Amino acid sequence: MPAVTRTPRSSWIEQGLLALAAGGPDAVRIESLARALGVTKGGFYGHFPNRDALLEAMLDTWERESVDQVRDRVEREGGDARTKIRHAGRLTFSSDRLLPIDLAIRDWARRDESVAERLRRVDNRRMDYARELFGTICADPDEAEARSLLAFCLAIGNHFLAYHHGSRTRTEVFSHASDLLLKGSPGEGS
Amino acid sequence: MPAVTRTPRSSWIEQGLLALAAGGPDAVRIESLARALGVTKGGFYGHFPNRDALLEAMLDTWERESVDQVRDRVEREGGDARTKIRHAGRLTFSSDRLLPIDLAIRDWARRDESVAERLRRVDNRRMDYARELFGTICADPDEAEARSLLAFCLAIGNHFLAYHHGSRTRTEVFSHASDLLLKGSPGEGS
DNA sequence: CGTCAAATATACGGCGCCGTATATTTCGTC
DNA sequence: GACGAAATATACGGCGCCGTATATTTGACG
Repeated sequence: MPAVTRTPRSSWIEQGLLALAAGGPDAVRIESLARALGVTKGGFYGHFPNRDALLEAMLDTWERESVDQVRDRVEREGGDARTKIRHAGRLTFSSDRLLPIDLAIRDWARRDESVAERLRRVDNRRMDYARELFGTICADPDEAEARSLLAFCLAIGNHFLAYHHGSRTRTEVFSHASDLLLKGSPGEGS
Repeated sequence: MPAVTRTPRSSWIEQGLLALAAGGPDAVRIESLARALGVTKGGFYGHFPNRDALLEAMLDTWERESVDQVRDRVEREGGDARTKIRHAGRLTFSSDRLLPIDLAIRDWARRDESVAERLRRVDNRRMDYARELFGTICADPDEAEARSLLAFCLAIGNHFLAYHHGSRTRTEVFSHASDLLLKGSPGEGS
């Protein structure tokens, strides 16, 4: 009985995430997504009651991708704690897809409590994992917690900084900083 | 000859910065600022040719406040390198006024190259200062650079994270992390 | 191959904003 | 206290967006 769905729900969500990554939540405009998809907004209201529903669905998608999928992939590849930390960090914060979305949501969360709550959920789940891994590197649990915070801040803050490092590259300094965080506690050797 | 200026340029800039801090650059709307100021937009176009000019002026103000004024105050108060680092960090990233503006501009810079250039200038000037101070704490210049990066990421990233630390407070963990960064190099003692 | 409902397009009214053009108020000056 | 210029208000046309109402296309099914 139906005419095949030419622009399914998922296309709107996907295009919405692209717009979010590129221009923040204010850039997620139904008519502008429609133009990008080469259709009119006619079909949109068949999939979503309104713009807010799209934003919710976008956050659902992001949450699933950026926690469950990352964790699955890291565990499937295996390795020791250091390897897993680096791997999870790379999947989450070096991905051309996830990273810009993550950063946009992080800023968005500062202004919207419901987004903040989701971000809290996501970050908590990520940190439970990171804490567990750092616990195997560093005996003092307080220091493990501090290192986890530093690692997370480094992964994120890194993308919000603009300064130059003189003769060094950002990558070099970043890598040196990661080493500092991942080495054994003072006195334990590396 | 003139009728006294009731809503000077600076009021528009100030209100603009408030809007920026609260809602990002897209929230800086001339008519909405006018409402907040209890006037109409009539006078706006006497001070600025258009909205972009206001945004530029806002960035000028921010740049002056967040580098020159902070540096002046830190140097005037004095103290050793650790004290100065903590003081500058507090002035810049614990200020109810500067912090939200800083964070908003940081996100904005990811999408607007001219804003990014300003941010680069500001961050470079801040980091020249931080690098110099970390240089007195830590002998290896590569490690000083890495610690500076970590400190900066911690100061900023801290405000973009949402997760909980179990029994500890964020402040405790933050403070522990700062201590890790500010202690002497391994082998030098604390 | 016509039917019918789902998917999409089109058309509409409303709102908030931009920037301009034009009135009106305000206050130093004479 | 009337004048004139600066500051501000008011009024306007235009644009892009939202959400709804209505037409049109599409394709699985009988």
